[in-house]
Amino acid sequence: MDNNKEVVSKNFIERIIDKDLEEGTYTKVATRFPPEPNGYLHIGHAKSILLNYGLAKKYNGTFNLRFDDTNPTKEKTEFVDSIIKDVEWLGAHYDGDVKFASDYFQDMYEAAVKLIKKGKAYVCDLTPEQIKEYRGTLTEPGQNSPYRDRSIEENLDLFERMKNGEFEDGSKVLRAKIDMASPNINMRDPIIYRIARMTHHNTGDQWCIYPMYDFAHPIEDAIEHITHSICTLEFEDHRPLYDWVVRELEYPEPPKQIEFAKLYLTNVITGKRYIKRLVDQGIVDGWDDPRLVTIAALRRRGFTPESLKNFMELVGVAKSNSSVDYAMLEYCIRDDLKPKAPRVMAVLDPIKLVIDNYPEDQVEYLEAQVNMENPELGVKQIPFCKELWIDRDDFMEEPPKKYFRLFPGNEVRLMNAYFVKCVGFEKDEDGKITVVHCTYDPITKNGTGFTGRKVKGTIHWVPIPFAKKVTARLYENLVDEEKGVYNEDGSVNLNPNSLTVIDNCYIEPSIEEAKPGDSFQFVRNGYFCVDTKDSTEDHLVFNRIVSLKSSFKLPKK
RNA sequence: UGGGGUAUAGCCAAGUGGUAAGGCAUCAGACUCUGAAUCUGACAUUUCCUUGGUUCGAAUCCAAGUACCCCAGCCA
Repeated sequence: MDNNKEVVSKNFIERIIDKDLEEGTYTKVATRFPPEPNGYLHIGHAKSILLNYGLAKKYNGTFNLRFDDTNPTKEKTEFVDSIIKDVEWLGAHYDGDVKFASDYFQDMYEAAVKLIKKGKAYVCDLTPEQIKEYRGTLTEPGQNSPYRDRSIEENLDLFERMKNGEFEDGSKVLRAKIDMASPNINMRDPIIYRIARMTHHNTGDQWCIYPMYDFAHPIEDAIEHITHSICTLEFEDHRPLYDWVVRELEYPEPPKQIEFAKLYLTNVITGKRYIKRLVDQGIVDGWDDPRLVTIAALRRRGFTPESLKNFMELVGVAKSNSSVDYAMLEYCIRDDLKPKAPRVMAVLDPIKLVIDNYPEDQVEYLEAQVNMENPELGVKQIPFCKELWIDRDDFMEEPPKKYFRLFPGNEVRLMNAYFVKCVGFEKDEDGKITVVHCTYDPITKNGTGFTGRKVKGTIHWVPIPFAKKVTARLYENLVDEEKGVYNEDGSVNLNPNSLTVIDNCYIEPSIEEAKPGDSFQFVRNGYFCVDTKDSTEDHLVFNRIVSLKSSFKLPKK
């Protein structure tokens, strides 16, 4: 199918891998996705997951899912579960079991002992405030800790007693002995172990000392024989420390860290703390509110894993901070759903259309394709009768130029049915259109091959007696596009129209068997997904995933 | 002169000394039983952040600048 797919140029990471393979630095590729289980995953994580998984797949390598759970104060099993679910939903198949950094605590402890024995680590008694002072500033070097030159024996003893719980939380730390004058602050004798009496979600109360990220992460990678440890840009400064750890610990074939730019989307709130705030303040309806870009929300809204995968490929991987236009994501989901989603007629803002010359009690069933672009989806029968719902904007009393739809005297096609000609309309006392009257021409029936004349417009409709009433939710940007995403104080500029709920939406009866999670294209209105949370057996709630593009704009008055 | 990064179109992004890929968006036209989709075309050439330099030739190399991002958690 895709055999004429163009050759996509390689990204910089693939180039690095090619070189490593060619030079024999590594003989295979092993990647991993290492989230801390402290929250829900969002679209930015999806980039990392798909990148790491994609590279493993491309190079016939392996891909691990590993929880970086070295700080029990923030981590919860709840998040472990949701992360596993999201990774699997994205279709990133991890090799072997789910891994936990906490499963390696013993190895890390032994690694720390090894550093002490090499004279490369020491126990420091400075208080947090003192450590900060001794660290210096961005422009001034730090000073050596007075505990820096303790003997190896003393360090060994102290560290063991730290492990045994003989000291208060925070009273001592283990530090790597590197260089307090380094221009890179991460190298100024970084803390590698701290004391914290916390119950860990995985290891319980087995440990009261926990390794720090900078020490733990390279060890985790090395233990799992990861080759390319891919992380985001803000860790570039940590790379020298990463390399120091794997070097001092003398791992054969040590992993290497590679950094790439995070994904940002225009007019979208990424960033856990902002999302958390919206959830906590009840501004959104939970972590999976369809206006959010958490993976749970995207799934609920109706995005498909394929669309996200394709999106990430289009976006690419590079090292410059950038913000991708949300329109690109919309394009991807439309493109994916185009052949998959059944196309149904739906009326979001109904007005009545009466076909004056159609027999009062007659009902006929018209055959229509489920998806015109994909015959494999088959055909359906749609009932047709005298009274129909049509969309309010498909009729105008006084049409502007180039308006192709219904107006007095104009003929249009009712999709899948007949040509109808507008012969009149009714208004209420406010001047609002209530009913449009038409006549139909029987010889123009769908499927008869009628070519006698053509019409410019085709409108969609729903038979009133058979229409299924549902709720449709339309989403706009959560943030105010004009004002930008964030205020100076860090608050979010919310768009008050981010959610519109339409309760009297009518759909053709062919959606009878629709189940939560199913997606449809509502003709001319966009792609909708049956909500998995709020739909009930006798009432469906649809989330609009994305609207269709429209090149027709009513002239402004 | 703290260190580390990044600058190519409205937005992403290739390009690694041989004369600026591709996608999204936008605009025009064709077609159309969705004003969608599809198709065709347009869209960086006093041009690749700026200014100098090297070269037959520079987005690519050199020099000096400029702008933006990240770093001083016992977070990851």
